[in-house]
Amino acid sequence: MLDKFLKPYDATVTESRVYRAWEKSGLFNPDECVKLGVTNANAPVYSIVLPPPNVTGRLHMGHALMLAIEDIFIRYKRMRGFRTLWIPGTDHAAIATQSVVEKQIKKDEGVSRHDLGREELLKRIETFAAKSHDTIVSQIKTMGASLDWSREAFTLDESRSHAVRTAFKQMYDAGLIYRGLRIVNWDPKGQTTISDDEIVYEERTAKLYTFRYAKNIPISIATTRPETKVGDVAIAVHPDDTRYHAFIGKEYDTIFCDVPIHIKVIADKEVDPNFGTGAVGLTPAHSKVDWEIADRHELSHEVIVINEYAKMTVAGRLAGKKTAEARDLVVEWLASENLLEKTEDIKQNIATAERTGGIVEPMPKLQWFIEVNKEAPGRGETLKELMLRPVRSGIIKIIPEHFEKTYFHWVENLRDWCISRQIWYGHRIPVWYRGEEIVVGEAPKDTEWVQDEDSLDTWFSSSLWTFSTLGWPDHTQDFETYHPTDLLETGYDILFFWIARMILMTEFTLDTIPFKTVYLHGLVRDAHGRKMSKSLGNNLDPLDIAAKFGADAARMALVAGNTPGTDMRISEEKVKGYKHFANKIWNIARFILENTGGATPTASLTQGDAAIRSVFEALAREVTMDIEKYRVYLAAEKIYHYAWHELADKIIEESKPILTGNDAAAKVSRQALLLSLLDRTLRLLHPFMPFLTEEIYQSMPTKDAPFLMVAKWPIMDALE
RNA sequence: GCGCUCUUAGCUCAGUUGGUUAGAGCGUUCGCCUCACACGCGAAAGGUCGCAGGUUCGAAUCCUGCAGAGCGCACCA
Repeated sequence: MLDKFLKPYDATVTESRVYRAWEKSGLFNPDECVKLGVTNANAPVYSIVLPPPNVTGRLHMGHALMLAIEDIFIRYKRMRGFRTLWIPGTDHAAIATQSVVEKQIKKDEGVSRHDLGREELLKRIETFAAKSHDTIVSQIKTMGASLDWSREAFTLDESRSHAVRTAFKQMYDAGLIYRGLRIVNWDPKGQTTISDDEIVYEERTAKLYTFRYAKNIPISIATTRPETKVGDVAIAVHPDDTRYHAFIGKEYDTIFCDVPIHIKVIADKEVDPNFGTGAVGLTPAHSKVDWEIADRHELSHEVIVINEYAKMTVAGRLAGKKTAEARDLVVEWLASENLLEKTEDIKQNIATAERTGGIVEPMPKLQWFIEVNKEAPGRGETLKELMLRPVRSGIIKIIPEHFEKTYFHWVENLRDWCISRQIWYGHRIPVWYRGEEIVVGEAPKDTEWVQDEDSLDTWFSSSLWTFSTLGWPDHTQDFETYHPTDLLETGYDILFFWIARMILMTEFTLDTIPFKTVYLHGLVRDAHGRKMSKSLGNNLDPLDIAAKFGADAARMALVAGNTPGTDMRISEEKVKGYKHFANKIWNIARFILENTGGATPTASLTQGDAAIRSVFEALAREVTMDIEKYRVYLAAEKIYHYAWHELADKIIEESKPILTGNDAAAKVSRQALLLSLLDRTLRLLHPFMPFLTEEIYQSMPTKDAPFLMVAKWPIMDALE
C-alpha cells in the first residue's frame, strides 16, 4: 500500500505535479501521441481551437467553465483514440487592451496617449500584454487544460498578421471591402468608431422639446436634441399627413440661435405621424436615419455641427460648447424668442459605447466597411447569405438549438460592418497610399507610401481564428488535417461578435465552415445570481478556487448540472461539495487497493459480480452517449452518483463481509470486480476530474498506458 | 415594437425531447468518531411541477391563453 493514500487527498500539491508530468510527456500534442504509439496514425481527427482570452489581465470563472467543457471533450476524444488537437492562444483585444493600459497610464502618470505618441504607447501595451499573457497561460494550466502548447498562437503575431492581410486583400479584391463616407458610431470618449454591436443602449429619461425654428416657419417639430437643430436641412412629414400637405416643397431661411439654416419641407414615409408633432427636423450629418432620408431626397449631408470631441463647430453663442451645454443654450434661446411650445419627460434609449461608456455621437466619417448585401463574385450569394446557409442547412449545429433563431434574426438585420478603428493597438489597415495610388495587402517595397492610420476591429482577426491558427494562408499539413474544426465552445454573449463573423470569414475565404458544432455556455454568476464584476467585488478567481478546493472540484462544480445556454450560479459551497467528492474517490481507491493486494484483475467473475459489472457498463454507455450528445452536465452527475451511491455506498459495503469471509472463490471474484470497477470509473471520470483520476491511475495494478490521459475509454462499443 | 428563454422541495438546479410512487446538490432535523473516508456513515422531514384551459389511455414534458422574471434585437426624431 502506498503511503500517499494514508492522508486525505491534497489537490493543490498533486495537481501542479501531474500537469508538469503531462506537459513533459508531450502527449498534449497529437503528433507526439502518434510517435509514442498511443494513438493510431490513421485515427480520425478531432480538433478544437480555444477561444483566445483577451490579454487584458486575468481569467474569470467564465473562462474556467469554457476550459472545463472543452477539456472534457478533448480528453474524451483522446481516450477514444482520436488524433486530438486543442490549440491555445490569446487575443490582443485591440480596444479593450488599449483602454486598460491608457487608463492605467492616466492614473499613474496623468498623461494621455497623445502625450506619449503611437510608438511609446504601443511599447507600453506590448509589455502589459506580455505580462497578462503569462498570467493567463499559467491560469489555464492550473485548470488542467490539455492544450497543445507547441502550437500556441496570438491574434497579433506575425503568422496571424499575415493571415489578416491576406484575408483583407481577398475581400478587397472581391469588392466586398470598401472605403466610404458613412454615418458611423463615434465614441467621443474613446476617440474611435465602433460597430453597431459595441453599442449598449441605456434607458434614461430625457426632455422632449416641441418648438418652431422661427416665427415664419409654420411647422413645429419635437426633439430631445435641440442643439443639433443648427445642422438641420429639412423638415420631414409623412406623405399621408394632411396637416402638412400644403407645406411640402416649401423652403425657408432663418437664423437659428445665431446660425443661418435653410429648411425644406419634404414628405417621407419613414416619419411617424403619431410621434410628437408628426414633423421631424432632419439632421443628416448626425443621425443615421436622417442621413438615409436625406439621401432619398437629395439633400446635403455636409452640414456638420458637432466634432469628434462632441463640441459644437458652429459660430455664435454655441461655438466650442459641449453638446449638453449647447442644448441648454438653445432651449434658453428658444424660450426667449417665444418659440418653445412644450417641454415633456420621455423615456429614451441612449446609445453608449460598451468599452468607455461614452455617449455615441453619430457622424459622417470616411471609414472601411465590409459590405454584407452585395453578391460575392463567383459565389452567387451575398455575405449575409453565406452566413445563413450552413446554419439553415444544419451543416453547422448550434447548441442549444434555440440560439439558431437568434442567429438568423441577427444576420437578417445585419448592416455593413465598420471595420476601421482610430486606435493604435491592433492590426493596422493593410492599405498604403501614394497620391491617388493605392496598394492593398502587403507593404510596397519602394518609398513614399503612407499606410492608412487606422487599425482593424479586433473581431476581424478573431474571425480567422480557426484557420489562422493552423498556418493559413500557407497550405500547411495542420490546415489540411484539422480544418474545419469539430467544436467551437464559447459563451452565448459572443454569438454575434465572433461566431457569426467566423462563419462569414471562413465561408468567404475558404468556401467552407469553420466548425461543425457550436456549444454555447451561459454566464457564470455569483451565488445571488448577480453578474460577477470588479465593481461589485464578487469575482471568484479560478486560481483562488483551485488553490482552495482543487481544479478538479472547480471543474465539476462548473459543469455538473449546467445546461448549455443557461446562466449558472457558482459559490464556494458548491465547489466544496465536489472537493469532498474528490476525497471520496480517493478513499474508494484506498479501500480497493488495500483490499485487493496481489489479486488477479482478470479473474473470472461470479454470476452476481458479473451482474454488478453490467450495471457499470450500462452507466458507461449512458455517459458516453451523453457526452456524444453534448450533455456533459448530465454525464457528470451520473458518474458522481454512481461512484458515491453505488460503488461506495452499496458495492463496497456489500464487499466487506465477502472480503473477510471464507469463500475463496467469491473473494477472488469480488477483488477482480472491485479493481475493474475502480479502473473503469477512473477512466469514465477522467475527462471531468483529470488530476485526481490520473494520480490514482498511476498506482493501479491495471495501468496499461503511460498516463490515464491516453488510456482507453472504458467502453468502446457504446455508440449507436 | 419584434423575438428568445425561464417559472419544479427552504435555496440552486436536473428531468436525455409523453410512460410506473417527480430527482440531485446544498440546507434543515435526529442518531452515529462502525477498523476506506467526520472532506464521513445511517435515517427523516419537505413539491396541487406559476395559473387556467385543451390534446391524449397517460402531461412537469405537447398546444392555447394569462401572470411574473430575465435576455437579445430594433427604435420615436
